[in-house]
Amino acid sequence: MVDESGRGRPRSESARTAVLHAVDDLLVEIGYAALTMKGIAERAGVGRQTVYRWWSNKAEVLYEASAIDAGRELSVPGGGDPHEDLKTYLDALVAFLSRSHAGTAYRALMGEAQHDADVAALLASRDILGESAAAVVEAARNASGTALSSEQATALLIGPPLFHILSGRGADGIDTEQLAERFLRTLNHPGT
Amino acid sequence: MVDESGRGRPRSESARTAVLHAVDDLLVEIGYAALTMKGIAERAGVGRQTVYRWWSNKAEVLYEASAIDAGRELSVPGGGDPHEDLKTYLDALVAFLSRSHAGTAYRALMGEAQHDADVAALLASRDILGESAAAVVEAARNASGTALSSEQATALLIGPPLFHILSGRGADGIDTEQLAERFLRTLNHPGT
Amino acid sequence: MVDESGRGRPRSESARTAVLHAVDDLLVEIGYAALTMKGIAERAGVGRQTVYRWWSNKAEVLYEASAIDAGRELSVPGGGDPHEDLKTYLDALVAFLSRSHAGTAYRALMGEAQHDADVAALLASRDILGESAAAVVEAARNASGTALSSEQATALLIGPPLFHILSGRGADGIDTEQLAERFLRTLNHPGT
Amino acid sequence: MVDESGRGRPRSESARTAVLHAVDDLLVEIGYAALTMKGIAERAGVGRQTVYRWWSNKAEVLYEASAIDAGRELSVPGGGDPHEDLKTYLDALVAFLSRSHAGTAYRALMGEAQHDADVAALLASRDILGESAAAVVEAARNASGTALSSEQATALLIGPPLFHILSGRGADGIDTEQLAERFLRTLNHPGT
DNA sequence: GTATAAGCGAGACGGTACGTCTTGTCTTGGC
DNA sequence: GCCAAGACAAGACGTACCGTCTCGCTTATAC
Repeated sequence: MVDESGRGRPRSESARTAVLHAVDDLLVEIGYAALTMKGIAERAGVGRQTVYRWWSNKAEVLYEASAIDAGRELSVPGGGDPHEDLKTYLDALVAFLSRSHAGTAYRALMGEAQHDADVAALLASRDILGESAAAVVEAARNASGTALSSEQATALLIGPPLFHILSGRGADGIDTEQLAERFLRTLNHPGT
Repeated sequence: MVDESGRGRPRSESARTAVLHAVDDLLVEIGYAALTMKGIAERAGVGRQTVYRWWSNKAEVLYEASAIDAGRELSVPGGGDPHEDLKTYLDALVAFLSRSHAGTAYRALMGEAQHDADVAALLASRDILGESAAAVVEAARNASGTALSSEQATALLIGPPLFHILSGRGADGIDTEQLAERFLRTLNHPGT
Repeated sequence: MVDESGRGRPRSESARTAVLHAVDDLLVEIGYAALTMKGIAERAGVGRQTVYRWWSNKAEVLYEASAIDAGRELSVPGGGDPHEDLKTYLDALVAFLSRSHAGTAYRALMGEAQHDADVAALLASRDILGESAAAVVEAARNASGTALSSEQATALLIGPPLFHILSGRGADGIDTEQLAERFLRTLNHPGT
Repeated sequence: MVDESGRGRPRSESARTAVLHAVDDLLVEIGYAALTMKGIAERAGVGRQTVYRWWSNKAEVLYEASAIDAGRELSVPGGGDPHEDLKTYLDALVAFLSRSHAGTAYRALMGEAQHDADVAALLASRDILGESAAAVVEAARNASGTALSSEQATALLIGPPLFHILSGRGADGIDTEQLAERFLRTLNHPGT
């Protein structure tokens, strides 16, 4: 996609990883609000132009820096008992959203997306939350024969704990055991 | 804190309303991202210090400017058929979050709250979404005798459509009729 | 000219002098080529905007910082013997152009003016060299009854030593005694 | 210095001339101030390193690009009537300094030399102006038997019109006829 | 009625991030 | 080993906004 001709100095992989690591570090040390492109470049020991050459804004570089972590933290084995797998997934989701650094970045990006179309498009390009839930949701849907679409089921599963956390209530009041059980019962009910 | 002695020139109510109106107008015209304290003051024909005197940051003035609208848009009559009232409320909620100016402001504030403790405290000071749902949620809880707490029930009601909208899917795919029905069935089910 | 209305915070005189002193200091310490608006602002302990608010470019601030010195260094008493006064003036001129800090600045500005219309206009707004020579030139013209205009006479006086210095030959080879004498003889000659 | 061993690819003459032509063109099109090494290389269709390999800075390449033109424009036949030859030379000098592209480049370089020792050394390496005047000046000196050195005479001839042009007065007010006459009379006068 | 106090609009202040630009160097593959 | 291409680190550019400050003016209560 980049440098199709093969001519010119190739992209420096070390610069790329230095930037991503700098973002990770700074996110922990000073937080999202204090992140600046200038600060990232300086911390990475990289020219500012090099950052702008490969990422067009703070959101893009932050997204790339945390997407891998996010995927890893949200992936659960699956394939076992549906109820158990659901609870495991919800625990991972709650931990990610409320305690993980990658989750902090993701919440900030989701916030930014509410008033920045570029960030919204970036997040829409890959539905990290939806993807992470896909396996357990599909297993539950198949086992129940529900009429709910994947999207409806995903919203039903993720929505309640997400609202809880986004509205500042923290993760303590969330009972993933109950959430999993209610989710399954709603799916199993013939009328929906 | 403010003029306890009664001496000195009193606060100018016209300046206050001019600021709030300027915020409303600018939010529509240029959007949240382009809002600046400088721009607000200039649009209101007010000194910048006057804005800072009464609101400590952009979030506070925006919150005050949209809270009244938010409350009005989210208040539904209630007292009728529970299912019907729930659907009416959900329609109002979806319209607020996805189409209203006040809702745009609220989403932006909720986003900011994810990485700004001051904004988080501001939103926590009054749970606009939760309050708005309280009447219909309580009516449904009382009618069903559910074991779910008010908070759990509220998250169950608001979470799914909120996730849908916040993740950039828009409001079109939301079936408030089904959401209301599923919500009631979950409450009525003895096991939860 | 500035702040005609009298409203708003008045210009800070201390900031203005801090900038001019910073320019003076930096010119000596790091030289003209290394002067930057950023560096001036930092050295003066002043915001960069403050510099840009009152001077539109490096040339303007440098001009203001050195014009006073230039005028002082080039002013000679006059009123005595024409030949003596001319030599005194030429000595001052040569010292200014070849050794003084203000003269270094002036040569740099004159150089910049050759390819920057703004700087050219700035220098044209006040002909520092011409002005400084005016008194001695007029005295000589009046005493001789020459047909040469002020401008022609000024060029005749200043041109040769200026060429010498600008072309990098330094000041050592300049005999101001002879220059003064030749200048007077050219003026006194009836044919010119 | 350059490729003494004869090994490796020889210097590309076409690259060299492409650079010099690019400088000539850009000087006319965008002016000296906007000239950049990057722009020169791109215009010449040449790698930037190739420019740096043969010229160490903007001044050097500009000097080489305009020196030939400068020499040509300033060379006058000579050998005729001294007064006539002087006037011809002064006309060429004034045209060069005030209207020629090469002259524009030369004025810019002379300006740069005032605060850049490298450029000063470059210009000092070959005294283009002095050389150009040498023939007519020597002819006049020999004919007059003046006591003035070549350098003094050259400064006397070139200085006044140079000051006129460098100080932004343009070429219109210069009377080369009179300048030539005065120059000759000063040389002929026994006392100098 | 006059002193005192505080709010007001305006706008300059020091500070700092923005995204772009140019510099001179380095690193590819191709000639 | 030169060449075109183009990425690299560095750092200045001029602009924008931040939150504070300093003016003269206005509008109140308190003496």
